[in-house]
Amino acid sequence: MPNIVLTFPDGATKEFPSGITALEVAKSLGPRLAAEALAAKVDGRLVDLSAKLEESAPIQFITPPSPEGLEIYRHSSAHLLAAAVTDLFPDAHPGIGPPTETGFFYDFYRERPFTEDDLKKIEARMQEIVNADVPNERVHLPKEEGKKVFEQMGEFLKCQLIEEKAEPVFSAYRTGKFLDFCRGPHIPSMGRVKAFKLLSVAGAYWKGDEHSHPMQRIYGTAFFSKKDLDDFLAQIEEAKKRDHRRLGKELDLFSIQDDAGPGLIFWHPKGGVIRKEIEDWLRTELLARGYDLVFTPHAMRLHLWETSGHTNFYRENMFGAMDVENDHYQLKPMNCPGHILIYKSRTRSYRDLPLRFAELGTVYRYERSGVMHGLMRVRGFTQDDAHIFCMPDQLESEVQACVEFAFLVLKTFGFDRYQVELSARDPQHSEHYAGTVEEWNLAEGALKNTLERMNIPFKHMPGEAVFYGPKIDVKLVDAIGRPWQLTTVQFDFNLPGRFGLEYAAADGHPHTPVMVHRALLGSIERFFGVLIEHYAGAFPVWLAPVQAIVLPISDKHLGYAREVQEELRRAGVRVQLDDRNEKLNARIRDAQLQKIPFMLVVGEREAQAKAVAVRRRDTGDAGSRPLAQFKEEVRSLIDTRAVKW
RNA sequence: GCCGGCGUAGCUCAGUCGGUAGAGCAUCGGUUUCGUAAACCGAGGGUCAGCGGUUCAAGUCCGCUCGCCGGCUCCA
Repeated sequence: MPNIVLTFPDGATKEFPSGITALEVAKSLGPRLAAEALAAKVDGRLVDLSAKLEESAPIQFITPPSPEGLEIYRHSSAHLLAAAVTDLFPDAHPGIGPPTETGFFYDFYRERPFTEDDLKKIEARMQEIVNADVPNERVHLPKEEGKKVFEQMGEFLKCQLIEEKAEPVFSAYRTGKFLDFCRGPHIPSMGRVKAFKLLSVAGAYWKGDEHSHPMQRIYGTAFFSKKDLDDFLAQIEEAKKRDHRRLGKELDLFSIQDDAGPGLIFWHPKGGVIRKEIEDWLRTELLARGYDLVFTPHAMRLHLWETSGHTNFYRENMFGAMDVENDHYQLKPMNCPGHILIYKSRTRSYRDLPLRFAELGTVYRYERSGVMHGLMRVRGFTQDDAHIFCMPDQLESEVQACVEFAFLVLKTFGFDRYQVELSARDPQHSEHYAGTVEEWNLAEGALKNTLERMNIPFKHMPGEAVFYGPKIDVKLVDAIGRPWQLTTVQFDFNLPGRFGLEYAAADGHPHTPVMVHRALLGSIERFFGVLIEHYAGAFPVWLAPVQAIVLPISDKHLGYAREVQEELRRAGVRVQLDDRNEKLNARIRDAQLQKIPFMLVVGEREAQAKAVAVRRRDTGDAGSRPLAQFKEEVRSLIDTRAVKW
């Protein structure tokens, strides 16, 4: 039998007899590697340890700390789940079961739903399979014959998958009695699964199609060690504590009221202050960047939305039209048509361009009842919207300015986790898109060039563009790891044409301008939600609804306490006085729970020295200092919009 | 919209087998005047989400509606 040569990641090479398994190779390198390895990567392909190696190739072993290893491990954990479920519930038919960012799930078709109790039983059965170290065996089946095997087992969903996806000879994995149509690879045996937990049951649709079978999805997670699992579970608990819906109530920032309707936000005074600070900052920056501030009506004639194409392309997201004097009016789901009407209100010259119309525009969109989520997904929200009307050769610099602006937003509000995506058209289906190929090439090129020139890593998302143009999206990642889209910069090849927009060019002829639609914060509501979770309610001083609170030791010191409050108030600090008949400790506790940045304890000593004893919400007692000095300190934190101090 | 869970005082929650409503915090009144995370005493507060049904009797059982939560689908 001929020998093969395997090349290891460090460049070393070694000869082995052809047909040796990856596991045997691992063993030859060391028992520890053999015990730890989960799979192997041969010639760039992930394979099982049981794979027979018959050709010379580079080889690498996948071991626990690696992300690839974790993915395989969790995929196998999903099989572990399915093996337990099919064992306990013969009426449950497995669908698909992939690993996810944070764990895995498996979808089952079953008449009766799974209960919390069922989850416990399933977990126990999973543990038994782990304890028995049941092997994961890869088998190869010819398509028709293999399909029959699954048919005999009654697994009609698997048959459907095989029909659609299987190669002429496909692979399947056997774990005890459970057989799954699966590409693999998998860990050699279930004894390798060290720490797992089932988290929840939820509804899903077969293949994500809401007209298809309803499925029951069991979510779980798996880690290489008990400690990692415990850390993850603790992190979920932590995330719950900073859930903006909970903090919104605790800190009295906003509410959603049954009497008013779902998805409609009431900004309470404390949330209102934060919104005002955000908006003030934003307007200052907009003006500094050559934007004009405009305001447009909330409801406009329906025919306007017919012209814009919204009644065709956006109908399912719009509230129903209202009847007004034999006409129909539409609550606006977007601000663009309004801005376009301002553009159209007079003739425009190339000398006017670019025109940048910005509006904190409140829009209303119909969202299906199950999708609302606190501030993150609502039916009425305010976009920090703007439409830039420009000439084609101004595109790149305008886009760059938008992206720079977006990054200033991130920096100003202290965000560090984000993802940038460039959504382009699907070149296979140019019929799905408005505009010419030249326009698209120009626009996509402008977006791509801008990101590259700015050295911003981004994900290319072909086919994700909207029908009227490509876009750049910036997503922020919240406390529970969910990404939320905020910034969007998109081209629009549709509306300028539909509305017949023109400008007089240098050649004296009318030309159609290019339109850029952009929102940086996206929606003020969603942005606020992300902000709350990001800071867990402990806002930077410039945003904190109450920046300092004066706590007199007893009411003998009320007079001085009022002086302190008055002086700080005159300096523009949002300062409260807690003169309640409560012990100092109790008032400190309440101030801490309200996450007020500074507590100013004043008693005899402070009154004598015109001082305040400062307690910071994060590090506690910070000692006494002259009131004038403290005033300077807070002022500077506010003026510099310090995120950390 | 779909699947599942849930809805009791302003908030967080208890309420057994169907027998007529309870705690802590908050609020209000009083006492206490206090040096860095909860003083003490007392009082008020409920259409048990809404509507209908079963029953001698419903917070509890059944149906419908509304809303919330976890997902799916769709999105800023």
